[in-house]
Amino acid sequence: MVTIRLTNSKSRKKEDFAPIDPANVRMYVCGPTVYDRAHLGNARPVVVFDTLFRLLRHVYGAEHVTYVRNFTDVDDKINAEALRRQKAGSPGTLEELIHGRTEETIAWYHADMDALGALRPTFEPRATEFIAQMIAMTEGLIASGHAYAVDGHVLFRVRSYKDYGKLSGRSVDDMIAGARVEVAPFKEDPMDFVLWKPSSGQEPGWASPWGKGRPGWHIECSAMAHELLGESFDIHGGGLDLQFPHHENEIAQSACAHPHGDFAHYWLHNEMLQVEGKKMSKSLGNFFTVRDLLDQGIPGEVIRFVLLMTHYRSPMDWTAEKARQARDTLLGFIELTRGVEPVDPDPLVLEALADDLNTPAAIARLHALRKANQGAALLASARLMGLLSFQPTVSSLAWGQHDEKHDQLANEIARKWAALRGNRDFAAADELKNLAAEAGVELQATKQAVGQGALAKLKENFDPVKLEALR
RNA sequence: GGCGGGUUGGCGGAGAGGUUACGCAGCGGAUUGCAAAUCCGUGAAGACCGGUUCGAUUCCGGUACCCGCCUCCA
Repeated sequence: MVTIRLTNSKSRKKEDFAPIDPANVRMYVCGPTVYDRAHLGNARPVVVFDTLFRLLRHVYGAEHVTYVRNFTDVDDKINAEALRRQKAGSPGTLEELIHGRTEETIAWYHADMDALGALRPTFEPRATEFIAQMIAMTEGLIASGHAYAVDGHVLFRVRSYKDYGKLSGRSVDDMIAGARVEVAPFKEDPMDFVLWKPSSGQEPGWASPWGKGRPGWHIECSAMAHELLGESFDIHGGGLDLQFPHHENEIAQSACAHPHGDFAHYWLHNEMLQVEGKKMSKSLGNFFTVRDLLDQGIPGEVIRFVLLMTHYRSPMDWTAEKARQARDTLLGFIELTRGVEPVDPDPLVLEALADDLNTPAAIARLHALRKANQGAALLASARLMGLLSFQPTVSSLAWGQHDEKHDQLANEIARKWAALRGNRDFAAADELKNLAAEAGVELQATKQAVGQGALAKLKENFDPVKLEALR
């Protein structure tokens, strides 16, 4: 069996991966807060951990891997959006508007991540479905002296957990020294964080021993991970920005609530994403969602490929040039693998992925397979990485709008063009070629018999009406 | 201020203490009605300064610059 090696943030070292139970490998990844469309930065961990999920399924068997990714559907931003809608005149109670907003966002999220070729996790729990477990866990933490209730708030006593700060390499004293922590008057210690907080007025809330309120963000993940994966599980993933405080707090809560378990054995963090060399932000005007890119005609597969071109632990930059390169590369792969039946993935691709998910090295190997004309191995290897799962019937550049009818039409024109060239009627051939170009179809001569000596490529912006007219 | 990460050829981007990364672009050639595509070949790197070593881009120290987190943004 292949040995997977992963860089564990806990030890800051690359370690051999040894699951607690090879018959049930368990992974938890922090999912989105569902208040709006997922932006490109959200897509990176999704694609990274999807690739890991696929690798684990390949190595341990698809039915022996459990992957949990939550939806945080309790949040101020969701409430704010619902309130905004109510003020704008939307019908329904605030609660209904909140529910509507989260349902809508989850549907968007699924559609967008599906487009990136990400498999659905085994479980996608919603925070609101596990409130009882969060309350129970919070009660337990109070009983064991790790938390305290004040004025409807429950706070975790950070000083009660000696290893606090270990994951992110911070000491509590250092943090307080340079801190800009706002100290609420009811806190015993500035570092203490909220497990439960009161809900005021219309805000969504649940009955609890401390009055109507809602859970703190960190306890959500701890409770859901415990409920679905147990006291100890294998991998916990997320973006590097979550390492502190979110993951640190998760560890503290879970370790104190379940002293016999040891929570996650391997912590994985993906680096952040930039756009054209700068942090993606609304103020810089370089903020965009996955849906924006899909709507521009960039296939989800191309977005996925770009994300995999950089190792997950390096910061990565999204550029239009990379998208162009990724598209051209994938087209080359598609041409070689069309009509081919996949065999086993290439051992060197597997080896690269097993080496701390070295996707750039895996892609380099994909290039080598293409060069060696190993279409079957290329297809299988690409699919292991979540690529080439769908194949256009012609070398269509228009992944998004591609359809059978226009592919057929493009092929027909290619044959016509090949026939004219065969008759050495170059004036007519050139004219057809120019007309085709205007319709958004690029005609190319080929040596192979594909399209009988010619290949038609549908561009992203092809014009169906003009194409039809070429018949 | 505290903590962490990074700096590789024109661009993107890996691994390895000594042997070709790879891709894109460039250049040369083959092929071609013209193109495109394809194929073959090819130049090009390791922020800076020291140290360890027979030998460092790879290890250690320092400097500069960049980035992230410390604020419920992945």
